[in-house]
Amino acid sequence: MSLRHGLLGLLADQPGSGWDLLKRFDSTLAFVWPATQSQLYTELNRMANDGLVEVTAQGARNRKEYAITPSGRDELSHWITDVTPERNRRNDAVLRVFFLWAVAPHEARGYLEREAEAYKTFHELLEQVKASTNWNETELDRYGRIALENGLRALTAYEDWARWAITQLDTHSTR
Amino acid sequence: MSLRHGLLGLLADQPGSGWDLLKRFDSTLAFVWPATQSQLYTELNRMANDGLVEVTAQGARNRKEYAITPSGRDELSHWITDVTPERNRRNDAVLRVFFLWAVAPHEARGYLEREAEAYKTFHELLEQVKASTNWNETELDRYGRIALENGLRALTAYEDWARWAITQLDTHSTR
DNA sequence: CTCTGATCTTCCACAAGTGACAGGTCAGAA
DNA sequence: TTCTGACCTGTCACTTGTGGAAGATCAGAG
Repeated sequence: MSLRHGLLGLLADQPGSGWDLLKRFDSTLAFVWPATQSQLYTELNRMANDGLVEVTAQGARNRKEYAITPSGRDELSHWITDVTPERNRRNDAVLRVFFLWAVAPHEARGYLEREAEAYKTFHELLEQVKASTNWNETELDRYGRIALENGLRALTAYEDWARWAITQLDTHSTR
Repeated sequence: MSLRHGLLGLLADQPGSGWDLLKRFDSTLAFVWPATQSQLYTELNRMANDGLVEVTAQGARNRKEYAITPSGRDELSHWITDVTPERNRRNDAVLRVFFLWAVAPHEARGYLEREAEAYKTFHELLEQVKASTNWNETELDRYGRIALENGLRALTAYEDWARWAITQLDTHSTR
């Protein structure tokens, strides 16, 4: 139910329509919790049904503006303080590493090099986001900065790891 | 389809029954790709259907021993070298960080402290695995060691980040 | 004024993940 | 010998995620 709480958080910061939330979502939360457009709209309807949000205005083009309800705020803080994170750790990139012995040595090396590159590229992307954002506009921005730092540090660690892994392959094959 | 390839990898290392694979799976791959027992058995049947594995022996207690087929090996190396990882990044722990402003300061701080602790505990668990395993038995072990190192480094980074985040909260609230 | 592109929502089919139940057999301990 | 626990597989209901189609309205460019 993390999508639900992601949306609640966005609405706690500021009301908005589905479309609106989709944009905000993609530029921030999607980095740690991707979701599709269809999921988002369905979830909003369900949340309205459950009384966590309410439609405060109907605009042009069938636009519905959603706002969080008190019950929604309760649910949000409950989720933060009482629900222990699931710590999802699915990682198909590292999963492949278990099986690198199944391909030719140069393929294995190539894989890790591409990994290192990918981490680097993504790291640079985040650096760019970091540089081009005003981190003091809203509370959400301020805490978004902290979340971003998590990504930066994780990616640094991952890139270092990939480079280290390459040296491991090399020393293993030459001994 | 990563579960499928995880199982292919295990079978490429050594044949085994579903039960067997479940055990091996839980002690290794599950760290980066959790799966339930029901998923595993269903997937094995599907893979047999698709000709990636075959039943090589039927033992007692309805036990079926699976082995990887040449077609399965092809699929495995194809997946490793040609399919770019999806880089799943779902992380409901970091997602909560975006919304820490929505709870009382001491709750926010408490959350990050619990996070730091959790990372530390998990890190210690991995250290234990590292110490208690013979990393030279099979190829899978050898590469498992490399994958484990990824976890160790990531968790170090995460713990450091959580501690840093706490200092950010503190400086922010006192300025 | 027409056309294009951006805004905005809903619905659907399918795949994958979760959790639980249901069933059966064998080895060895009491 | 009976019982317990380990072994072993299968199915079902439900939720979540993925991807795409469909349809409508509005703003502004040409």
